[in-house]
Amino acid sequence: MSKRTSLKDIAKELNISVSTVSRALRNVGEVSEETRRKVKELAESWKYKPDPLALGLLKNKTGYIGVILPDPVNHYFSTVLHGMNIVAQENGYHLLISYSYDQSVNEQKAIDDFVWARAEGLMICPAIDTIDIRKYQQIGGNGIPLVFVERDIPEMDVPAVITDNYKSMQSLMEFLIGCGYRRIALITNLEYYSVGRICYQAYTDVLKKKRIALRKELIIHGNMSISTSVEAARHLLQLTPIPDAVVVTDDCSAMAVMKVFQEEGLSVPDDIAVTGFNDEPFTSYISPPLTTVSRPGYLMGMKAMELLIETIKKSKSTTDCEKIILESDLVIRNSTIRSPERWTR
Amino acid sequence: MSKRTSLKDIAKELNISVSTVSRALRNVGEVSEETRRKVKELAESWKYKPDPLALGLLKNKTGYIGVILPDPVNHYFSTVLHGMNIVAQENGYHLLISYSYDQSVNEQKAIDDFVWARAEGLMICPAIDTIDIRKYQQIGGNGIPLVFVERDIPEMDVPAVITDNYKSMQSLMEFLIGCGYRRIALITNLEYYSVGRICYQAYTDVLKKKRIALRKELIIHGNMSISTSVEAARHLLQLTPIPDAVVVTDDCSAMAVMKVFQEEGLSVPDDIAVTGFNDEPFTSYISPPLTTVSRPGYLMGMKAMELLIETIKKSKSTTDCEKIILESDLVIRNSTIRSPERWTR
DNA sequence: AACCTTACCGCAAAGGTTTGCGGTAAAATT
DNA sequence: AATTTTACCGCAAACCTTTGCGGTAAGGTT
Repeated sequence: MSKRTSLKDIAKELNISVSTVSRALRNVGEVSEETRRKVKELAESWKYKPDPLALGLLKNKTGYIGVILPDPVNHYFSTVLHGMNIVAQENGYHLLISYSYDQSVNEQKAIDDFVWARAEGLMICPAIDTIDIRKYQQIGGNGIPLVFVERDIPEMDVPAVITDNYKSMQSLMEFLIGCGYRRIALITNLEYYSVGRICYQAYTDVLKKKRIALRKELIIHGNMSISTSVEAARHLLQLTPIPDAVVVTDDCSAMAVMKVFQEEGLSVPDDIAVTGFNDEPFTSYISPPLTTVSRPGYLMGMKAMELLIETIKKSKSTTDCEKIILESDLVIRNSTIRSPERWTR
Repeated sequence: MSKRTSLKDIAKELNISVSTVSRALRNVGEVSEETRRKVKELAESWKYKPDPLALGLLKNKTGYIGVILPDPVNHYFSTVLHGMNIVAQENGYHLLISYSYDQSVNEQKAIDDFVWARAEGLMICPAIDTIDIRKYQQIGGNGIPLVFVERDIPEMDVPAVITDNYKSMQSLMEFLIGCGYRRIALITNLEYYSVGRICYQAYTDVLKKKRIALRKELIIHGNMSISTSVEAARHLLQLTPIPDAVVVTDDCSAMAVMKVFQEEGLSVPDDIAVTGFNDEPFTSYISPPLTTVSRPGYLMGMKAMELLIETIKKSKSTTDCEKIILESDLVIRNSTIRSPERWTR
């Protein structure tokens, strides 16, 4: 049960004052060479390190960055966290982590706790059901830098790092239409702060541009869990005619949807095409390989953390309010490549 | 930039001492009803909350639990983290997280930092290359409870929550042999603190028991990355005859291995069977669905956190040293179910 | 001999909380 | 009227560090 050694311990041992020890160790103030040497030697051998709590109290700095993500069990968010962790570690910060499980109430609690614990910065992916936006302002009010990641709230003056989901979805839709697909269904999360919301926008915009009628029955809102997506897929099969393509804004759900179709005896993509979102590792391994949108989660986490730490360091909360938009790529695989002769059916 | 309100602020406003305010708020000591009421009202309206840093300094408690995992981008570890988070949250603890990336040096750094930051407990999945075990003892030396998760170090007197990997691997091997497979290859991580090490043990033990010769060329060590596993798979195809089954101790790698075989024109499982480990969600969706071992990551995280918090609360570091072993299940799917007539080939 | 530099070093406050102990007034007792 | 009790409350230390300011010697200057 080795007690931690404090300045006081060293001071007592050397019969000098605490302040002298402090100055000696930090090479500031006027301390004789003799004393400085002795202090440093003793500190070394006793493995003195300043107490982070005392330092935090004094300087109002803790070295902690609070991270709030919607879900721990999500490959994409994991890559984001990975990127954040690498950069934080490089800069000597530690990560306090909390998960909102996409519920605003949890997020609010985490924010309060982190602010109160003097986190030096907050990195948040807003919960999908967020309606009260003031909580984010309150953070700024406490002088704590905040960065949004993955989900932005445009009307807020907060830096954010996101991907160009609108553009990606646009490309995807144009690609599908270019292939010849016309009855394109959409399974997505329509809640406001969600990838799905933006995808929905792009979906309708492209259809309009291409003069394809928007059919409500082809749009299904879901929370992107496997079970609800399976249900959605079954629902789509009730329609006559069934869709010729289904865009799902999540890889896992897309995988499950595809399986429903296959179990019903349909061929993907010859009877019905399917696409996903995120390009998770398995997508190229399932059968058929999934057409999806590859997004740079790792890079996003890094960029966001760099932005946050930069803001912390210049500590001006300068409200530059950079909104960094990273590019994502359409990855075309066999789940949408229909053999030409099958178009005649 | 709203300043946080302290006891001093309330005391000054009410013209009483700080200690009285403190006592009034905590319902201890002797304070007149009148004063207590006024203090509480003001504290309420000024939203007073005790400062965690000051409290930490005083009580040597921070409400933080340090978690060190090998890898953020791993579905299984994510489910473990999820379990830990749920229980920690319920008990009012916050999670400080760090990733070793399976390198002991990172782990050591994280341990030092967390201990120094007065984390109240540590939850560690030891880095795979751990050789110096003293670092864990040092934690106990500082009076901080420690729990191992997912990977145990049996010779250490530290509580641990793990799964019965030996038994699972035993079942898997016996199942395969029962099916008729005889040239069973193994792609695994043979480093000491790894699932793979234990699987290797079970592998050899079962072969011995079943009087099947152990062939060195069928055992390939790898770090369970997709690229090295692909390489391993290619290597296995050089052998004559090729194995009739390949056990891979990771689902992602198994998926990649399977793809190599299929691209080489082999049928899984008719030409060669493949199995994985962990039962990640995609395993039932790939083609053929993967036989694998389902492990309760979420439960493991919960149990481990419960154990840790319990130890913290009784604060005796009683060295009960419980080693909790959770059961896992063999999940048999088509990647090992060979049609009877194919056994004749 | 009286004064000023110089070179060190310590005090105390600040950051915020808890807590043992001592103190003071009013009320109760003898 | 003198003493004890009761009911409150404040001081100061403790946890640990930094830092402005004041203080004390020794040595040098006039």
